[in-house]
This record gives sequence, C-alpha cells and structure tokens, in this order.
Amino acid sequence: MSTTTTTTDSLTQRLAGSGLRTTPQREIVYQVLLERRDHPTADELFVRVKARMPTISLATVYNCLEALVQCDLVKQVNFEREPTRYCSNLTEHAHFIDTATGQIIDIAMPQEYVARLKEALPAGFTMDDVELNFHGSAAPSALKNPSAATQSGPIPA
Amino acid sequence: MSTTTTTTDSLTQRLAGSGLRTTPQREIVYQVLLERRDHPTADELFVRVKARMPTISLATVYNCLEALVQCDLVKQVNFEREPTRYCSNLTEHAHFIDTATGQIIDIAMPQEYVARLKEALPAGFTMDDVELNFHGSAAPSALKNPSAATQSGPIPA
DNA sequence: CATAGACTTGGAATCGTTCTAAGTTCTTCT
DNA sequence: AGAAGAACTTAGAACGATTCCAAGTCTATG
Repeated sequence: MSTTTTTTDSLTQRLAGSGLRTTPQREIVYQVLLERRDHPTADELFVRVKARMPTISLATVYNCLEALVQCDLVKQVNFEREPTRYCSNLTEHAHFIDTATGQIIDIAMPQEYVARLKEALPAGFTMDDVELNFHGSAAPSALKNPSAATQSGPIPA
Repeated sequence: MSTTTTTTDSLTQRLAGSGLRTTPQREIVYQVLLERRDHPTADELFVRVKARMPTISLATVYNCLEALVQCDLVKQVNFEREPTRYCSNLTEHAHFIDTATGQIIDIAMPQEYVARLKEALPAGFTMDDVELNFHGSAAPSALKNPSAATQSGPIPA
C-alpha cells in the first residue's frame, strides 16, 4: 500500500486549494491523525508528533490543525467544555461518548436519518449542518475496537 | 398568576431533594433565568442578577448555577468552545444555532424523533441522552421571537 | 542571491471557569 | 438562648486550553 504517497498528494492538493503550503509539520500532524482515529486532543497529538519530530512546538500543532480544518481534511469535535478533539473521519457520522471512560466513538449516520431530523425544524430555519452526540455506556467489546467504528459503519459484531 | 410562590416552592423542593439549601442568591439566579429564556452565559446572568442584588459575586452565580444544574432545574448548553450557556427549558429539545448571529433557539423534539435516532446505534451501545444541534440560518422572523420557541414547540407562524 | 511572503517557534497573554481562604448565615444540640 | 458545626457567599488568586506576538527560518520568485 503506497498510502503515504497518496495521502500526501491529496494533502498537498487540499492545502493548495486553500492557498496553503505543504510543510513537514503539516504532513506529520495529518499522518499521525490518520494513524489512530481516536479523536485526540491537540496536546495528545503534540506528544505523538513529538516522538517523530522532537523540535515541533505546541503552537505549531495548533497551527497545523487549523490549516487542516480550514481545507476540510479534519473536523473539530467539542464535547462539554473539554479540550477540542480532532477527527479525520469525514463521512457523515455522529459521536457516542461513553459516560464512564470519556471515550468517543464514531457512529455512522445514514443520510436518511439526517433527512428525517430536518423535518423537525419549523419553517424559517435552514440547516447547514447537524451535530449529534449520544451519551451513554458502551459494551466493553464495542469500546475495544474504536478504529473500526471510526471508519464508516457501526461496530462489527 | 402566583408564579413567584410556585417557582420558589418547587425550587426549594428540588434543592432540598439534592440536600441543598434555598438562598436568596439561588432564588434570584433561578428567577432571572426563567424570565428571559435566551440561553445566557454566566457572565450575562451575572450582569442581570447584579441589577437586583448588587453585592452578588460572579463566583456565586457560578455556584448557584451549579446547584441548579445538580438538582435538574437547569441544563448547561455547550457549543464549540464558547462560554457555557444555561437553559431552563427542561422539555426534550434540540438547539438551533444561527450561524450569523450566534443566537441559540430551542427546537421541540418529539420523543418519536429521539426514538428513531436510537435505531442508528449499533448493538452494544446504551444511550442515556442525546444532544442535537442544528447549525444554519434562521429567518429574521424566527429570530425575533425566541422565547416562544423556548417554551415548548416550534415558533408560531 | 536578494527579497518578500509564508511558516514555525517559545513564551507571554487571554479568558472562562474553578479554587481558596476568610467571613457570614443557618441548624441543631444542649 | 448560646455554642458548635455545616452550608454559603465572597473576592481574588490560580488554572488550563487556546491564541497572540515577535523573532527567526524557510521557500518561491525575479
């Protein structure tokens, strides 16, 4: 799998599309974000990225994330007043927050469900985007395999 | 309408239920919150409450809100990384955030919709609570009359 | 190869919120 | 009633995530 080349290419394209440059820092931050789709915070990412590029600064991690968000390669996830988390899953999905562990799991959201939700909106409201968070508890088996859920669909049995 | 007596009584009951006392500060904060159901921040509430009780401190407003949240009379609403807002609408509802003005409007959410959403959850997930935020733009007429929407149903035509 | 613009860096600054220590007000017990 | 203790309020200090700033580095262009 020549994933590296591919993602880098699309990264470069996306950045360029927003008038931004590709830099080693941005590449690594994006790469690291793709590798473990566990919704890390900027701080957590900082630690992971530092392992590979010890000179990087926290401010740069924030800057890179801002760039990636700006060119729509990454989404921010906010929950309560906790630190912002970053998500590289660009498919339509909701989030499940496990009350006990705080773990965030992506839940696939068929367009159909989203469309139904729109119906709840009274006249005069135009929706661009929905944000849907479930709070509850997940079976340990579901928690174990977060990356599977992250990709696209529900957790495989 | 003897609203004052009624709300104070239920306030006292609720607080007592959580082992908390009724204090003048808590009464006023709650009262002020009920009067304008526009999802104020702690700071905004502080200003409004101060008009009636000039000696109150911001810390106390936070403390009172914490108490009210604890006894389930008030809910916190968080959106992006903005300051927490407080909501006295206890009925099941979603929030509509107007992208242009930042104004938050309550949208009634029939149980039926919530139930349907639950279906999207794969096996192994138990949901306690859903959080649903619409982002978009609202017609000026809809924005004008926020308290009506806040009460229970969609904005009246 | 000089210049300008974009990017990175570390540390200072910001801002909502929480913590702390001191003082005040209830409750309860005698 | 009076004392002891618990719950509350208060002002200001502290905190933590994020942004800002000023200086330095890189890179594309002419």
